Amino acid sequence: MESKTHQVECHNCRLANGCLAKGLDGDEIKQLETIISHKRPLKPSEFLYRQDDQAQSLFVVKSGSFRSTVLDAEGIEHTVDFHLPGELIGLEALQKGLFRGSVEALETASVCELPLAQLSPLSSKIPGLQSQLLHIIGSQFAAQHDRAALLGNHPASEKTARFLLMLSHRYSNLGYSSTEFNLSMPRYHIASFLCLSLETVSRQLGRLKEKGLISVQKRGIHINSLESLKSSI
Amino acid sequence: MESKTHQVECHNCRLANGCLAKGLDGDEIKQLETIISHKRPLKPSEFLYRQDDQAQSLFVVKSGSFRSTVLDAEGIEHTVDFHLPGELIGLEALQKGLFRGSVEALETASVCELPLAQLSPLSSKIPGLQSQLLHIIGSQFAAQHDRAALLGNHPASEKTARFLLMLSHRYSNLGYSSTEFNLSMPRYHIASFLCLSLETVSRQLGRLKEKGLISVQKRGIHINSLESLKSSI
DNA sequence: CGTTTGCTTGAAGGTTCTCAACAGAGGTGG
DNA sequence: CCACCTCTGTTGAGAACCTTCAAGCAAACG
Repeated sequence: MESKTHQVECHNCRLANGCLAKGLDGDEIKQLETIISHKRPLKPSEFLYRQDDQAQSLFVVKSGSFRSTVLDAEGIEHTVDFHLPGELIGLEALQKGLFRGSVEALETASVCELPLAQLSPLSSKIPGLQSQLLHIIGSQFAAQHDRAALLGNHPASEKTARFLLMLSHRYSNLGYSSTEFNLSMPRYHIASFLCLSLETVSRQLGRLKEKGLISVQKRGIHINSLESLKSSI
Repeated sequence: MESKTHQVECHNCRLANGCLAKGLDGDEIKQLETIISHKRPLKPSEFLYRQDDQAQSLFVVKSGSFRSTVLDAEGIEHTVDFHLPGELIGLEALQKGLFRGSVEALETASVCELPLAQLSPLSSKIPGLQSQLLHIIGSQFAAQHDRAALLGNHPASEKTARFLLMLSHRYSNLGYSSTEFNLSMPRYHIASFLCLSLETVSRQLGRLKEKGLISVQKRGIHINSLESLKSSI
Protein backbone atom coordinates (compact mmCIF):
# COMPACT_ATOMS: atom_id res chain seq x y z
CA MET A 1 0.00 0.00 0.00
CA GLU A 2 2.88 2.34 0.72
CA SER A 3 3.73 2.89 -2.90
CA LYS A 4 0.26 2.83 -4.37
CA THR A 5 -0.19 5.68 -6.76
CA HIS A 6 -3.29 7.40 -8.02
CA GLN A 7 -4.17 8.91 -11.32
CA VAL A 8 -2.91 12.43 -11.74
CA GLU A 9 -5.05 15.07 -13.30
CA CYS A 10 -3.22 18.36 -13.59
CA HIS A 11 -5.76 19.67 -16.08
CA ASN A 12 -8.47 19.93 -13.48
CA CYS A 13 -6.34 20.72 -10.46
CA ARG A 14 -7.23 24.05 -8.92
CA LEU A 15 -3.57 24.72 -8.20
CA ALA A 16 -2.44 24.11 -11.76
CA ASN A 17 -1.87 27.70 -12.70
CA GLY A 18 0.54 28.32 -9.85
CA CYS A 19 2.20 25.01 -10.47
CA LEU A 20 4.39 23.40 -13.09
CA ALA A 21 1.54 22.98 -15.53
CA LYS A 22 1.08 26.70 -15.93
CA GLY A 23 1.37 27.84 -19.54
CA LEU A 24 1.47 24.34 -20.99
CA ASP A 25 -0.95 23.21 -23.67
CA GLY A 26 -3.15 20.14 -23.43
CA ASP A 27 -0.67 17.74 -24.94
CA GLU A 28 2.21 18.98 -22.85
CA ILE A 29 0.14 18.63 -19.69
CA LYS A 30 -0.54 15.02 -20.65
CA GLN A 31 3.19 14.37 -20.91
CA LEU A 32 3.70 15.98 -17.54
CA GLU A 33 0.97 13.86 -16.00
CA THR A 34 2.73 10.70 -17.11
CA ILE A 35 5.74 11.36 -14.90
CA ILE A 36 3.87 12.70 -11.87
CA SER A 37 2.55 10.35 -9.25
CA HIS A 38 0.66 10.76 -6.02
CA LYS A 39 1.68 9.13 -2.81
CA ARG A 40 -0.98 8.26 -0.32
CA PRO A 41 -1.91 11.18 1.92
CA LEU A 42 0.38 11.79 4.89
CA LYS A 43 -0.90 11.83 8.43
CA PRO A 44 -0.17 14.65 10.89
CA SER A 45 3.49 14.69 11.97
CA GLU A 46 4.38 12.04 9.41
CA PHE A 47 7.60 12.76 7.51
CA LEU A 48 7.63 13.30 3.75
CA TYR A 49 11.38 12.78 3.88
CA ARG A 50 14.20 13.03 6.36
CA GLN A 51 17.50 14.85 6.38
CA ASP A 52 20.20 12.94 4.47
CA ASP A 53 17.70 10.70 2.69
CA GLN A 54 18.50 9.89 -0.91
CA ALA A 55 16.38 12.16 -3.08
CA GLN A 56 14.59 10.58 -6.02
CA SER A 57 11.93 13.23 -6.38
CA LEU A 58 10.78 16.74 -5.80
CA PHE A 59 7.32 17.34 -4.37
CA VAL A 60 4.54 19.86 -4.78
CA VAL A 61 2.11 20.37 -1.92
CA LYS A 62 -1.36 19.43 -3.12
CA SER A 63 -3.27 19.85 0.13
CA GLY A 64 -2.52 20.42 3.78
CA SER A 65 0.68 21.98 5.02
CA PHE A 66 4.22 21.01 5.90
CA ARG A 67 7.10 22.18 8.01
CA SER A 68 10.72 21.86 6.94
CA THR A 69 13.50 21.62 9.46
CA VAL A 70 17.25 21.24 9.70
CA LEU A 71 19.31 19.67 12.41
CA ASP A 72 22.49 21.59 13.09
CA ALA A 73 25.80 19.99 14.06
CA GLU A 74 24.70 19.89 17.71
CA GLY A 75 21.46 18.10 16.92
CA ILE A 76 19.26 21.10 17.56
CA GLU A 77 16.26 21.35 15.27
CA HIS A 78 15.43 24.60 13.47
CA THR A 79 12.23 25.31 11.61
CA VAL A 80 13.25 26.66 8.22
CA ASP A 81 9.90 27.14 6.58
CA PHE A 82 6.26 26.24 6.33
CA HIS A 83 4.83 25.00 3.04
CA LEU A 84 1.34 25.62 1.79
CA PRO A 85 -0.43 24.15 -1.27
CA GLY A 86 1.23 24.84 -4.61
CA GLU A 87 4.74 25.12 -3.20
CA LEU A 88 7.67 23.09 -4.47
CA ILE A 89 9.61 21.13 -1.86
CA GLY A 90 13.02 19.51 -2.03
CA LEU A 91 15.01 21.81 -4.29
CA GLU A 92 18.01 21.64 -1.97
CA ALA A 93 18.43 18.04 -3.16
CA LEU A 94 19.39 19.22 -6.64
CA GLN A 95 22.93 19.67 -5.39
CA LYS A 96 23.97 16.20 -4.30
CA GLY A 97 20.87 14.09 -4.53
CA LEU A 98 20.46 14.22 -0.76
CA PHE A 99 17.75 16.04 1.16
CA ARG A 100 19.40 18.63 3.38
CA GLY A 101 16.54 18.88 5.80
CA SER A 102 13.43 17.04 6.89
CA VAL A 103 9.85 17.76 5.89
CA GLU A 104 6.95 16.85 8.12
CA ALA A 105 3.19 17.07 7.59
CA LEU A 106 1.49 19.45 10.01
CA GLU A 107 -1.92 17.98 9.29
CA THR A 108 -3.34 15.44 6.86
CA ALA A 109 -1.66 16.44 3.65
CA SER A 110 -0.90 15.22 0.14
CA VAL A 111 1.74 15.89 -2.48
CA CYS A 112 2.44 15.39 -6.16
CA GLU A 113 5.72 13.61 -6.73
CA LEU A 114 8.09 14.65 -9.53
CA PRO A 115 10.82 12.07 -10.19
CA LEU A 116 14.07 13.93 -10.78
CA ALA A 117 15.31 11.43 -13.34
CA GLN A 118 12.36 12.19 -15.60
CA LEU A 119 11.79 15.85 -14.82
CA SER A 120 15.08 17.07 -16.23
CA PRO A 121 14.82 15.41 -19.68
CA LEU A 122 11.17 16.38 -20.00
CA SER A 123 11.93 20.00 -19.26
CA SER A 124 14.53 19.98 -22.04
CA LYS A 125 11.85 18.73 -24.41
CA ILE A 126 9.17 21.18 -23.34
CA PRO A 127 10.49 24.76 -23.24
CA GLY A 128 7.42 25.98 -21.39
CA LEU A 129 8.07 23.47 -18.64
CA GLN A 130 11.66 24.53 -18.28
CA SER A 131 10.76 28.17 -18.02
CA GLN A 132 8.01 27.44 -15.52
CA LEU A 133 10.43 25.37 -13.45
CA LEU A 134 12.89 28.25 -13.42
CA HIS A 135 10.05 30.62 -12.59
CA ILE A 136 9.11 28.54 -9.55
CA ILE A 137 12.74 28.26 -8.48
CA GLY A 138 12.93 32.03 -8.70
CA SER A 139 9.89 32.45 -6.47
CA GLN A 140 11.49 30.24 -3.86
CA PHE A 141 14.55 32.46 -3.83
CA ALA A 142 12.37 35.54 -3.73
CA ALA A 143 10.45 34.04 -0.81
CA GLN A 144 13.68 33.47 1.03
CA HIS A 145 14.56 37.12 0.63
CA ASP A 146 11.21 38.02 2.10
CA ARG A 147 11.77 35.63 4.96
CA ALA A 148 15.12 37.24 5.72
CA ALA A 149 13.36 40.58 6.03
CA LEU A 150 10.72 38.98 8.24
CA LEU A 151 13.16 37.39 10.64
CA GLY A 152 15.92 39.95 10.65
CA ASN A 153 16.72 42.02 13.69
CA HIS A 154 13.19 42.84 14.80
CA PRO A 155 11.64 42.75 18.26
CA ALA A 156 9.35 39.84 19.06
CA SER A 157 6.22 41.93 18.62
CA GLU A 158 7.13 42.75 15.02
CA LYS A 159 8.20 39.25 14.17
CA THR A 160 4.85 37.96 15.35
CA ALA A 161 2.87 40.53 13.41
CA ARG A 162 4.96 39.96 10.31
CA PHE A 163 4.45 36.24 10.61
CA LEU A 164 0.69 36.63 10.62
CA LEU A 165 0.86 39.04 7.69
CA MET A 166 3.01 36.60 5.74
CA LEU A 167 0.48 33.81 6.26
CA SER A 168 -2.34 36.16 5.39
CA HIS A 169 -0.61 37.05 2.15
CA ARG A 170 0.05 33.45 1.24
CA TYR A 171 -3.47 32.30 2.00
CA SER A 172 -4.80 35.18 0.00
CA ASN A 173 -2.68 34.11 -3.00
CA LEU A 174 -4.24 30.67 -2.71
CA GLY A 175 -7.72 32.14 -2.90
CA TYR A 176 -8.50 31.85 0.81
CA SER A 177 -9.43 34.61 3.21
CA SER A 178 -6.59 36.95 4.08
CA THR A 179 -8.13 37.88 7.40
CA GLU A 180 -9.38 34.58 8.77
CA PHE A 181 -7.40 31.37 8.88
CA ASN A 182 -6.31 28.55 11.12
CA LEU A 183 -2.72 28.10 12.13
CA SER A 184 -1.76 24.57 11.19
CA MET A 185 1.22 24.57 13.54
CA PRO A 186 1.53 24.72 17.34
CA ARG A 187 3.06 27.72 19.10
CA TYR A 188 6.42 26.07 19.55
CA HIS A 189 6.86 25.61 15.82
CA ILE A 190 6.11 29.27 15.29
CA ALA A 191 8.62 30.05 18.01
CA SER A 192 11.27 27.89 16.40
CA PHE A 193 10.65 29.57 13.06
CA LEU A 194 10.83 33.08 14.52
CA CYS A 195 13.76 32.24 16.81
CA LEU A 196 11.78 33.03 19.93
CA SER A 197 10.64 31.05 22.91
CA LEU A 198 7.12 29.66 22.75
CA GLU A 199 6.12 31.71 25.77
CA THR A 200 7.14 34.88 23.97
CA VAL A 201 5.05 33.95 20.95
CA SER A 202 2.08 33.27 23.17
CA ARG A 203 2.53 36.60 24.96
CA GLN A 204 2.93 38.54 21.73
CA LEU A 205 -0.24 37.05 20.28
CA GLY A 206 -1.90 38.04 23.52
CA ARG A 207 -0.70 41.61 23.17
CA LEU A 208 -1.93 41.84 19.58
CA LYS A 209 -5.29 40.63 20.86
CA GLU A 210 -5.30 43.19 23.70
CA LYS A 211 -4.62 45.94 21.20
CA GLY A 212 -7.68 44.82 19.24
CA LEU A 213 -5.65 44.05 16.11
CA ILE A 214 -6.50 40.37 15.96
CA SER A 215 -8.77 37.80 17.55
CA VAL A 216 -7.23 34.52 18.65
CA GLN A 217 -9.02 31.35 19.62
CA LYS A 218 -6.44 28.62 19.95
CA ARG A 219 -5.31 28.03 16.36
CA GLY A 220 -7.94 30.27 14.87
CA ILE A 221 -6.74 33.71 13.81
CA HIS A 222 -8.89 36.61 12.74
CA ILE A 223 -7.16 39.78 11.63
CA ASN A 224 -9.47 42.65 12.45
CA SER A 225 -7.74 45.07 10.13
CA LEU A 226 -4.84 44.24 7.86
CA GLU A 227 -3.95 47.91 7.64
CA SER A 228 -3.85 48.44 11.40
CA LEU A 229 -1.77 45.30 11.84
CA LYS A 230 0.70 46.48 9.21
CA SER A 231 0.99 49.92 10.69
CA SER A 232 1.55 48.44 14.14
CA ILE A 233 4.96 47.25 12.95
CA MET B 1 33.24 52.58 -21.05
CA GLU B 2 30.48 51.39 -18.76
CA SER B 3 29.44 48.58 -21.02
CA LYS B 4 32.83 47.56 -22.32
CA THR B 5 33.19 43.84 -22.19
CA HIS B 6 36.28 41.67 -22.16
CA GLN B 7 37.00 38.31 -23.64
CA VAL B 8 35.82 35.44 -21.50
CA GLU B 9 37.94 32.37 -21.04
CA CYS B 10 36.18 29.76 -18.97
CA HIS B 11 38.63 27.08 -20.07
CA ASN B 12 41.48 28.60 -18.11
CA CYS B 13 39.48 30.07 -15.23
CA ARG B 14 40.53 28.60 -11.92
CA LEU B 15 36.92 28.65 -10.75
CA ALA B 16 35.62 26.75 -13.76
CA ASN B 17 35.09 23.45 -12.04
CA GLY B 18 32.83 24.95 -9.38
CA CYS B 19 31.06 26.99 -11.97
CA LEU B 20 28.71 26.50 -14.89
CA ALA B 21 31.46 25.13 -17.13
CA LYS B 22 31.95 22.07 -14.96
CA GLY B 23 31.55 18.82 -16.87
CA LEU B 24 31.29 20.47 -20.28
CA ASP B 25 33.55 19.48 -23.16
CA GLY B 26 35.72 21.90 -25.11
CA ASP B 27 33.14 22.71 -27.73
CA GLU B 28 30.37 23.22 -25.20
CA ILE B 29 32.56 25.56 -23.20
CA LYS B 30 33.13 27.60 -26.34
CA GLN B 31 29.38 27.97 -26.79
CA LEU B 32 29.06 29.03 -23.19
CA GLU B 33 31.82 31.60 -23.59
CA THR B 34 29.95 33.23 -26.46
CA ILE B 35 27.07 34.26 -24.22
CA ILE B 36 29.12 35.27 -21.18
CA SER B 37 30.51 38.76 -20.84
CA HIS B 38 32.53 40.58 -18.24
CA LYS B 39 31.64 43.96 -16.92
CA ARG B 40 34.43 46.22 -15.77
CA PRO B 41 35.50 45.52 -12.18
CA LEU B 42 33.37 47.08 -9.47
CA LYS B 43 34.81 49.40 -6.85
CA PRO B 44 34.22 48.97 -3.12
CA SER B 45 30.61 49.72 -2.11
CA GLU B 46 29.56 49.99 -5.75
CA PHE B 47 26.29 48.24 -6.55
CA LEU B 48 26.10 45.34 -8.98
CA TYR B 49 22.34 45.85 -9.06
CA ARG B 50 19.65 47.37 -6.91
CA GLN B 51 16.40 46.08 -5.54
CA ASP B 52 13.56 46.27 -8.10
CA ASP B 53 15.95 46.71 -11.03
CA GLN B 54 14.99 44.92 -14.23
CA ALA B 55 17.04 41.74 -14.42
CA GLN B 56 18.64 40.93 -17.74
CA SER B 57 21.34 38.68 -16.37
CA LEU B 58 22.58 36.43 -13.63
CA PHE B 59 26.12 36.89 -12.33
CA VAL B 60 28.92 34.69 -11.09
CA VAL B 61 31.49 36.18 -8.73
CA LYS B 62 34.87 36.02 -10.41
CA SER B 63 36.94 37.85 -7.80
CA GLY B 64 36.36 39.88 -4.67
CA SER B 65 33.25 39.60 -2.56
CA PHE B 66 29.74 40.96 -2.39
CA ARG B 67 26.99 41.55 0.08
CA SER B 68 23.33 41.12 -0.75
CA THR B 69 20.66 43.03 1.10
CA VAL B 70 16.91 43.52 1.19
CA LEU B 71 14.95 46.53 2.24
CA ASP B 72 11.83 45.64 4.18
CA ALA B 73 8.56 47.54 4.00
CA GLU B 74 9.82 49.99 6.62
CA GLY B 75 12.96 50.77 4.68
CA ILE B 76 15.26 48.89 7.05
CA GLU B 77 18.15 47.13 5.36
CA HIS B 78 18.97 43.50 6.14
CA THR B 79 22.08 41.68 5.09
CA VAL B 80 20.94 38.44 3.52
CA ASP B 81 24.22 36.92 2.46
CA PHE B 82 27.84 37.39 1.51
CA HIS B 83 29.08 36.09 -1.84
CA LEU B 84 32.55 34.74 -2.51
CA PRO B 85 34.13 33.77 -5.85
CA GLY B 86 32.34 31.04 -7.79
CA GLU B 87 28.92 31.83 -6.38
CA LEU B 88 25.88 32.54 -8.55
CA ILE B 89 24.01 35.76 -7.82
CA GLY B 90 20.59 36.92 -8.88
CA LEU B 91 18.53 33.73 -8.93
CA GLU B 92 15.64 35.45 -7.19
CA ALA B 93 15.09 37.35 -10.45
CA LEU B 94 13.97 34.16 -12.22
CA GLN B 95 10.51 34.73 -10.82
CA LYS B 96 9.46 38.05 -12.27
CA GLY B 97 12.53 39.42 -13.99
CA LEU B 98 13.10 41.84 -11.11
CA PHE B 99 15.90 41.70 -8.60
CA ARG B 100 14.42 41.28 -5.15
CA GLY B 101 17.40 42.67 -3.31
CA SER B 102 20.52 44.73 -3.89
CA VAL B 103 24.05 43.47 -4.30
CA GLU B 104 27.03 45.59 -3.39
CA ALA B 105 30.77 45.01 -3.80
CA LEU B 106 32.62 44.83 -0.50
CA GLU B 107 35.98 45.39 -2.17
CA THR B 108 37.24 45.64 -5.73
CA ALA B 109 35.43 42.77 -7.40
CA SER B 110 34.48 41.35 -10.77
CA VAL B 111 31.73 39.13 -12.15
CA CYS B 112 30.86 37.06 -15.19
CA GLU B 113 27.52 38.07 -16.65
CA LEU B 114 25.04 35.46 -17.92
CA PRO B 115 22.24 36.97 -20.02
CA LEU B 116 18.99 35.26 -19.06
CA ALA B 117 17.60 35.43 -22.57
CA GLN B 118 20.43 33.30 -23.88
CA LEU B 119 21.11 31.09 -20.90
CA SER B 120 17.78 29.30 -20.97
CA PRO B 121 17.86 28.24 -24.64
CA LEU B 122 21.50 27.23 -24.41
CA SER B 123 20.84 25.03 -21.42
CA SER B 124 18.11 23.26 -23.37
CA LYS B 125 20.64 22.55 -26.10
CA ILE B 126 23.43 21.37 -23.78
CA PRO B 127 22.18 18.81 -21.26
CA GLY B 128 25.37 19.09 -19.23
CA LEU B 129 24.79 22.80 -18.81
CA GLN B 130 21.24 22.30 -17.67
CA SER B 131 22.22 19.75 -15.09
CA GLN B 132 25.07 21.92 -13.85
CA LEU B 133 22.71 24.87 -13.59
CA LEU B 134 20.29 22.80 -11.52
CA HIS B 135 23.21 21.56 -9.45
CA ILE B 136 24.25 25.11 -8.62
CA ILE B 137 20.67 26.09 -7.86
CA GLY B 138 20.55 23.13 -5.50
CA SER B 139 23.69 24.26 -3.69
CA GLN B 140 22.18 27.69 -3.17
CA PHE B 141 19.16 26.10 -1.51
CA ALA B 142 21.41 23.84 0.52
CA ALA B 143 23.44 26.86 1.59
CA GLN B 144 20.28 28.56 2.73
CA HIS B 145 19.46 25.60 4.91
CA ASP B 146 22.89 25.86 6.46
CA ARG B 147 22.40 29.55 6.99
CA ALA B 148 19.15 28.91 8.79
CA ALA B 149 20.98 26.59 11.16
CA LEU B 150 23.70 29.21 11.63
CA LEU B 151 21.33 32.04 12.48
CA GLY B 152 18.60 30.19 14.30
CA ASN B 153 18.00 30.65 17.98
CA HIS B 154 21.61 30.71 19.20
CA PRO B 155 23.31 33.07 21.65
CA ALA B 156 25.57 35.75 20.20
CA SER B 157 28.72 33.83 21.12
CA GLU B 158 27.66 30.84 19.02
CA LYS B 159 26.49 32.92 16.11
CA THR B 160 29.86 34.61 15.97
CA ALA B 161 31.82 31.36 16.15
CA ARG B 162 29.56 29.76 13.54
CA PHE B 163 30.01 32.75 11.28
CA LEU B 164 33.79 32.39 11.38
CA LEU B 165 33.53 28.65 10.80
CA MET B 166 31.26 29.20 7.83
CA LEU B 167 33.74 31.59 6.24
CA SER B 168 36.59 29.21 7.04
CA HIS B 169 34.72 26.43 5.29
CA ARG B 170 33.96 28.53 2.25
CA TYR B 171 37.50 29.83 1.88
CA SER B 172 38.78 26.31 2.25
CA ASN B 173 36.50 25.15 -0.60
CA LEU B 174 38.02 27.88 -2.75
CA GLY B 175 41.51 26.62 -2.07
CA TYR B 176 42.44 29.29 0.47
CA SER B 177 43.53 28.83 4.05
CA SER B 178 40.78 27.68 6.38
CA THR B 179 42.47 29.21 9.42
CA GLU B 180 43.72 32.56 8.19
CA PHE B 181 41.69 35.06 6.21
CA ASN B 182 40.64 38.66 6.07
CA LEU B 183 37.09 39.72 6.65
CA SER B 184 36.02 41.75 3.66
CA MET B 185 33.15 43.36 5.55
CA PRO B 186 33.00 45.79 8.50
CA ARG B 187 31.62 44.73 11.86
CA TYR B 188 28.23 46.31 11.27
CA HIS B 189 27.63 44.18 8.20
CA ILE B 190 28.43 41.08 10.21
CA ALA B 191 26.06 42.35 12.86
CA SER B 192 23.30 42.92 10.33
CA PHE B 193 23.80 39.42 8.93
CA LEU B 194 23.75 37.78 12.36
CA CYS B 195 20.91 39.96 13.65
CA LEU B 196 23.05 41.41 16.42
CA SER B 197 24.26 44.89 17.29
CA LEU B 198 27.74 45.76 16.07
CA GLU B 199 28.92 46.22 19.65
CA THR B 200 27.87 42.68 20.46
CA VAL B 201 29.82 41.33 17.49
CA SER B 202 32.88 43.26 18.58
CA ARG B 203 32.57 41.97 22.13
CA GLN B 204 32.08 38.39 21.04
CA LEU B 205 35.15 38.50 18.82
CA GLY B 206 36.98 39.88 21.82
CA ARG B 207 35.80 37.00 23.98
CA LEU B 208 36.88 34.42 21.41
CA LYS B 209 40.26 36.13 21.40
CA GLU B 210 40.44 36.12 25.22
CA LYS B 211 39.73 32.40 25.20
CA GLY B 212 42.66 31.91 22.87
CA LEU B 213 40.49 30.42 20.12
CA ILE B 214 41.25 33.06 17.51
CA SER B 215 43.55 36.00 16.89
CA VAL B 216 41.99 39.20 15.60
CA GLN B 217 43.76 42.18 14.14
CA LYS B 218 41.14 44.48 12.68
CA ARG B 219 39.85 42.55 9.66
CA GLY B 220 42.48 39.85 9.92
CA ILE B 221 41.28 36.59 11.47
CA HIS B 222 43.44 33.69 12.50
CA ILE B 223 41.72 30.61 13.87
CA ASN B 224 44.12 28.99 16.29
CA SER B 225 42.35 25.65 16.25
CA LEU B 226 39.35 24.80 14.16
CA GLU B 227 38.50 21.93 16.47
CA SER B 228 38.57 24.04 19.61
CA LEU B 229 36.47 26.70 17.94
CA LYS B 230 33.92 24.10 16.88
CA SER B 231 33.75 22.51 20.29
CA SER B 232 33.31 25.93 21.89
CA ILE B 233 29.85 26.07 20.38
C1' DC C 1 -11.23 9.10 33.92
C1' DG C 2 -6.47 9.85 34.15
C1' DT C 3 -2.70 11.30 31.20
C1' DT C 4 -0.70 13.89 27.78
C1' DT C 5 -0.27 17.85 24.94
C1' DG C 6 -0.79 22.61 23.90
C1' DC C 7 -1.32 27.06 25.65
C1' DT C 8 -1.28 30.84 28.97
C1' DT C 9 0.52 33.64 32.63
C1' DG C 10 3.76 35.14 36.39
C1' DA C 11 8.33 36.17 38.45
C1' DA C 12 13.27 36.18 38.34
C1' DG C 13 17.31 36.28 35.96
C1' DG C 14 20.38 36.76 32.09
C1' DT C 15 21.57 38.34 27.54
C1' DT C 16 21.62 41.80 24.38
C1' DC C 17 20.73 46.54 23.10
C1' DT C 18 21.23 51.43 23.46
C1' DC C 19 23.68 55.35 24.62
C1' DA C 20 28.08 57.15 25.16
C1' DA C 21 32.93 58.04 25.16
C1' DC C 22 37.25 57.10 23.14
C1' DA C 23 41.07 55.50 20.09
C1' DG C 24 43.33 54.49 15.75
C1' DA C 25 43.48 54.58 10.62
C1' DG C 26 42.87 56.87 6.51
C1' DG C 27 41.73 60.66 3.76
C1' DT C 28 41.37 65.77 2.85
C1' DG C 29 42.67 70.27 2.71
C1' DG C 30 44.99 74.21 4.37
C1' DC D 1 53.54 68.49 6.85
C1' DC D 2 50.19 68.79 10.05
C1' DA D 3 45.53 69.66 11.63
C1' DC D 4 41.10 68.03 10.99
C1' DC D 5 37.49 65.05 9.92
C1' DT D 6 35.31 60.74 9.01
C1' DC D 7 34.96 55.98 9.38
C1' DT D 8 35.67 51.89 11.98
C1' DG D 9 36.23 49.43 16.03
C1' DT D 10 36.50 48.91 21.14
C1' DT D 11 34.79 49.30 25.71
C1' DG D 12 31.68 50.63 29.68
C1' DA D 13 27.16 51.34 32.19
C1' DG D 14 22.38 51.19 32.43
C1' DA D 15 18.06 49.82 30.59
C1' DA D 16 15.08 46.98 27.91
C1' DC D 17 13.89 42.79 26.19
C1' DC D 18 13.57 38.02 26.08
C1' DT D 19 14.31 33.55 28.23
C1' DT D 20 13.97 30.29 31.73
C1' DC D 21 11.66 28.19 35.39
C1' DA D 22 7.28 27.29 37.30
C1' DA D 23 2.43 26.70 37.97
C1' DG D 24 -2.05 26.14 36.24
C1' DC D 25 -5.77 25.30 32.85
C1' DA D 26 -8.34 23.33 28.96
C1' DA D 27 -8.89 20.11 25.39
C1' DA D 28 -7.69 15.79 23.24
C1' DC D 29 -6.69 11.02 23.65
C1' DG D 30 -6.35 6.38 25.08
